[in-house]
Amino acid sequence: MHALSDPVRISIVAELRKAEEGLNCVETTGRLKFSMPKSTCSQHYRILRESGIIHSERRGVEMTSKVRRKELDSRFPGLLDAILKAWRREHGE
Amino acid sequence: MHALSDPVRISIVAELRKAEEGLNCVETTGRLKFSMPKSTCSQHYRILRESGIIHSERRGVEMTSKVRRKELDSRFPGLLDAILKAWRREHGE
DNA sequence: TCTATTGTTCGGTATTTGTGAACAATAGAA
DNA sequence: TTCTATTGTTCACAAATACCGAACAATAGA
Repeated sequence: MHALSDPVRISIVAELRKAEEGLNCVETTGRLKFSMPKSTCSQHYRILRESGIIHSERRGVEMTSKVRRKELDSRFPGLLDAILKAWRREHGE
Repeated sequence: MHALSDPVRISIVAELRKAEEGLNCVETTGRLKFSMPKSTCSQHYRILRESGIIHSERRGVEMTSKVRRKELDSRFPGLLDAILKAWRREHGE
């Protein structure tokens, strides 16, 4: 819950869900409306990773991350969808 | 989201949902597994109130609070239920 | 080996949160 | 009324957390 409560992190998760093949930090930063240094981006990814929301995998020089949809849905059915739905309702799109 | 991400506040909301007639700070503190000073409790209630999750009303010397179920469900359908369900799954009961 | 690119770690700073003490508000008894 | 007990809020400071730049690590390609 703490991991998903931060506005930056929920934005990241929303972008990751739209990208089938996953995203890395630089790509993510480019798609968000606000910018942030890469160290901050790295921290947010670490929190998302350690809380089990995303899975990251090294591909050459970059780290590609994806949302762990199956694991999340089986453990907390409907939770991520409800949160993302609420977030979209507040933040347009 | 921020209001509901704190473990103390989600516990308070869970207790409020169980109590039909609402609860005040002192009663709430007594029902939770951990204790906290009343100033802290007051702050958490304020955050829940300002984020629109609860409604508080003075009854004599005490402030009785209730979850705004209808308003929340119409604005964010299923959100509170999903979050509370996930919380219970993690924190027993 | 050298360079470019991506991401992590570390340390200091800034922001946020928790807490005790003082204060405000109300009710009831003296 | 005045005094006391109870509940909750506000304020200021301490503690915890988050942000960010700089240095470092890892990988790929020239």
